[in-house]
Amino acid sequence: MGRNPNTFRERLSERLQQGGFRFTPQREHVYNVLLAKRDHPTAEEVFIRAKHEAPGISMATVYNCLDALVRSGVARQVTVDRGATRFCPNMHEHCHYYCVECGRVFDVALPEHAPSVPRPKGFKVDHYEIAVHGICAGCSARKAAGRRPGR
Amino acid sequence: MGRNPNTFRERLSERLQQGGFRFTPQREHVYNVLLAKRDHPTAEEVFIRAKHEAPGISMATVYNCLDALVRSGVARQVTVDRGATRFCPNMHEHCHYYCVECGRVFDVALPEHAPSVPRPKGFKVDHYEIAVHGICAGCSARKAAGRRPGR
DNA sequence: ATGAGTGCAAATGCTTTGCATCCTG
DNA sequence: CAGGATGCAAAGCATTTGCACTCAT
Repeated sequence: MGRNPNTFRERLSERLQQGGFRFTPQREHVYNVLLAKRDHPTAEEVFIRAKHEAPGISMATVYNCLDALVRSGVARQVTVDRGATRFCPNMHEHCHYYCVECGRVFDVALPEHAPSVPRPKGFKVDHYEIAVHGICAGCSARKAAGRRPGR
Repeated sequence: MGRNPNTFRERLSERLQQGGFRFTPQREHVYNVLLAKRDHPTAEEVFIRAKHEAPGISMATVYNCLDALVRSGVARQVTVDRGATRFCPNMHEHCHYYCVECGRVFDVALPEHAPSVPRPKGFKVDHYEIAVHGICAGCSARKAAGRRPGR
């Protein structure tokens, strides 16, 4: 936190270039939207938030930017269910806990010496995603109290 | 293999009823399609195969049947990418290896004493899915030989 | 006989695409 | 200043829904 903004921009610019993409204000802005609130927004949610600062941005551009960020290795796609794809700027090894009650997604770091996934002979692993479905603490409590689900 | 067909049907019928669903010829047939070729077909692929034996079946019914089978605990949904959902009748604990080159999905059993996923306090885990992306042995070989991807 | 299940077609939702214009490298 | 990026609108899949009819219980 409190990192020098210039260094920050340069780092993103560098990653984009390494991925074969140009550095544009839209891409920077979409990335900042992701970082601002790490709640795994969908493309549409990113679009809505991005419009606050960049009213002219379009949905197509948001998709384009998110794709560039993912391909540049600074964000991940999260597919926990059949709904819209969510995005996550957390590049550390972690898995996603999806609450089927409220729809929220939580990051959970994998244990330090986690044995990771099996590596079958011949299969070249690029990356993997662990999605855990269930009911979060808040929703369990709400259900026990007979209240309606939040959100 | 070679299980008594009557016992087999009864077992499916029982599972459906436990899930609150009725036993119908379409559901039985869709289930048999899944079992026949365990290649993780999409709903559309199931539809095409199902039509061979049941020409009158509709896409909506295939979706309905697959949903009933999943909810009854005899099949799983597999979401490895943004494309169509795939279905899998293998209910043993395993993860999915997705080849981004040929699109095939392989089941890999989890090691016997795998420590499973973290169970954060308060989160009630229902089920989880591990999707590994990479390039399968066949495609690696093909690429090394400079040939075009199969399938 | 009652309501779940089926089949058809139309609708919905998420994402991609075509194209003219703009701007980064 | 050339080719990638943007913005708009239209198109493209995968999946869902509404409705009349059929069938399992």
